[in-house]
Amino acid sequence: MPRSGGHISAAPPTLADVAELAGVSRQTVSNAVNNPDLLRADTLARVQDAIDKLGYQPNRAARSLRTRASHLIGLRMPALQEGTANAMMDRFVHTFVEAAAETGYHVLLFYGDPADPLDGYDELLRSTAVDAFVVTDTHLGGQQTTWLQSRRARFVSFGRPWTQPDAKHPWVDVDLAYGAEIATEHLIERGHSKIAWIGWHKDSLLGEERRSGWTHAMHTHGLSTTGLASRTEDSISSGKAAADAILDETEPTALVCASDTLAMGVLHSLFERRLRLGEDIAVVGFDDSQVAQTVPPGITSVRPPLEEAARELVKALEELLATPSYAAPGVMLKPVLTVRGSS
Amino acid sequence: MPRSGGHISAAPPTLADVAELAGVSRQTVSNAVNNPDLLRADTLARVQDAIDKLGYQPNRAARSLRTRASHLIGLRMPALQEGTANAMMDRFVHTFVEAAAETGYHVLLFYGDPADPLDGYDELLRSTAVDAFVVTDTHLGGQQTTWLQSRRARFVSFGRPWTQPDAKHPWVDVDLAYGAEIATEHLIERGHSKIAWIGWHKDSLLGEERRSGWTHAMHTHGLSTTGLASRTEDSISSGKAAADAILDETEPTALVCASDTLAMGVLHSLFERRLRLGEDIAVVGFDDSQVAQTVPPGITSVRPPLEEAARELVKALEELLATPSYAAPGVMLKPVLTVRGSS
DNA sequence: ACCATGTCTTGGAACGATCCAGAGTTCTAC
DNA sequence: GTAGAACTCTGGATCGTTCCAAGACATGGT
Repeated sequence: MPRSGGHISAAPPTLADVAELAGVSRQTVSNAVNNPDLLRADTLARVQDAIDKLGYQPNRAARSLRTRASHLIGLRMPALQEGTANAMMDRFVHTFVEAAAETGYHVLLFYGDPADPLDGYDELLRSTAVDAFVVTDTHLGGQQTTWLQSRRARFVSFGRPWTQPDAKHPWVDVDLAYGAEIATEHLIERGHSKIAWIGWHKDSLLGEERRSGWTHAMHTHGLSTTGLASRTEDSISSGKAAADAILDETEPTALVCASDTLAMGVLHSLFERRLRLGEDIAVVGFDDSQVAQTVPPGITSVRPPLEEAARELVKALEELLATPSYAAPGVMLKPVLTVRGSS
Repeated sequence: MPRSGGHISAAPPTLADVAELAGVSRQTVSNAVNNPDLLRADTLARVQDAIDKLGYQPNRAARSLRTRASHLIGLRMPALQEGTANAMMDRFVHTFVEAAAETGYHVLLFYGDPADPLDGYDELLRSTAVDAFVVTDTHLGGQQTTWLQSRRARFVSFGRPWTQPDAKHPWVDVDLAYGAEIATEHLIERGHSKIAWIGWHKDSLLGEERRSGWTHAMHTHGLSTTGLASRTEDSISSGKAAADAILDETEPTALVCASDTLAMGVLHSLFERRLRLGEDIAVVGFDDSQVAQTVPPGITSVRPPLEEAARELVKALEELLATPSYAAPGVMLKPVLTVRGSS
């Protein structure tokens, strides 16, 4: 039995329905949608009318089956970290979804076991559910990118290929060594000279990167870094412990922290010592999290340009999907310093 | 030309490839995947072997085309609010993606113009891209749900149908009047009697709801609420202004805030007055945001059970998709109070 | 009038899965 | 030993779209 009506029935209208209403063939309707220039103006108008009248929209599954493109980008849900100030990834997801929408792509969020960095990718890849992936935690090692490459999957990464300098996939990253540098110079300008660093362990690539910015700024201005650096875990309690130790020993007048989480740890230490943030001591954090934005009197923080990063990634994705052999140069973006009451 | 190899070629293997390798028909392979009990044990084993050998995974587009089910749940990206402590939706997205994954559903994140609450839904609906939606901001009015209902779309909502008490779609919400009540009672237990309320404007349904919990707790314990309530916008600056006013006028010893954002506004006021949070004055917030978790000495906050909410929603979705006429009763969950240094 | 040229349109095949109806096989019971 | 049921398995049709190759039509030059 042929489909009845189309605009009356509950089932969505199909190409054939539109074709019938407009008095043309299916292919002509398809052309009206995908290659309008192939049609004569009056035919196009007639078909367009029928499309509007029926509220026709191509069926995604059918189109996807034929063209082998889903117009979906896979993004693995970053692990949620309670008790920290790390929300950069959430902001990134937001801006990325928005940027992707502008070019007709939607984002497929999927979940993967946090213990296994590869979990979840395989299924989507094999079922051809997504056209490409966005990989985020490249600083944890090249496992994901290496594996994806071996499976010939298309992907871009937010984060440089730390451990594989010759990787060929497009990537976008933020120069956070530079971020630490401008943070430190901002404090120097404000008259500080004993500026401490509270960062992560030596084996953290991200941590060493950021630290180098602080070191560089200090040395450039002829300031000593001796006894002013400490390295610890990325948690509030260890940030507090590190601040306690360094405040007792070296008495710095300002602190640069590798993350807003560590900065919050410092705040806990100050709270206990009844020191006033921004008056008795200056603090600068990283990531410009909601916490940095809202804590009184506001924490000066290095803000990564996530909107720009998202746009660059989408641009790279488009190129990559258009020309499979596309090898983009990596893009390094510069963060800006958002100055608030803490400095 | 027939597909060559399958396990050698770059193209993913198909049902036919598996069938050929296992020496059975396509349908048998399909049954092995979807209805294993229909097969004889030895046949199943043979097919399973072939599937493993080829790394076969059903093509999502093809399956979706035939079964009219995409196994995707649409979720419109909640608007990002900078400069506030509102990150509940991010936590919700996290837990929802995780809960959905357990039942084989993935989440399709899409973007919609913040000015138009309906933007984005239509396209996905018409192209049959998703099986159902999760709607989140029901307190902004019933526009979305009414429209979806009129289009016969399947959906569940996180948030009760505020303006349509007779709505029939499944929903899950958190009883935040109760939240305000336990927050207030917690402060009463701690010995406070002059407990102020800093909330939202009268036309905010959510705001009045929460306020009623405070009023109820106060009256139950024979405490007066006169001059202790203020209503304002959900922003840090208005929270600060409200706190300034009420601290000057009524001198309460504790404050209950309708959101963590307002609580942060209060903190700004305290900071200026050099009052110590948790010692000179107690503050309780709402949502248990990262900010509440990390600010020294920690803000006591009403924590919505988002994990449970996500699970309930996924359960409702499953029922809804299994039986289209399914009309679930709404589910109201109780929040818990996370006690920290601020009280 | 004829054919070459280009534009516009057409019906059939294909993408890879599931649904359906029926064929082949095995098992049970009389 | 055979009918009948129960269990396995098969081939063809189908979902809605795009690709393909070729047909229909108008236009212009000889």
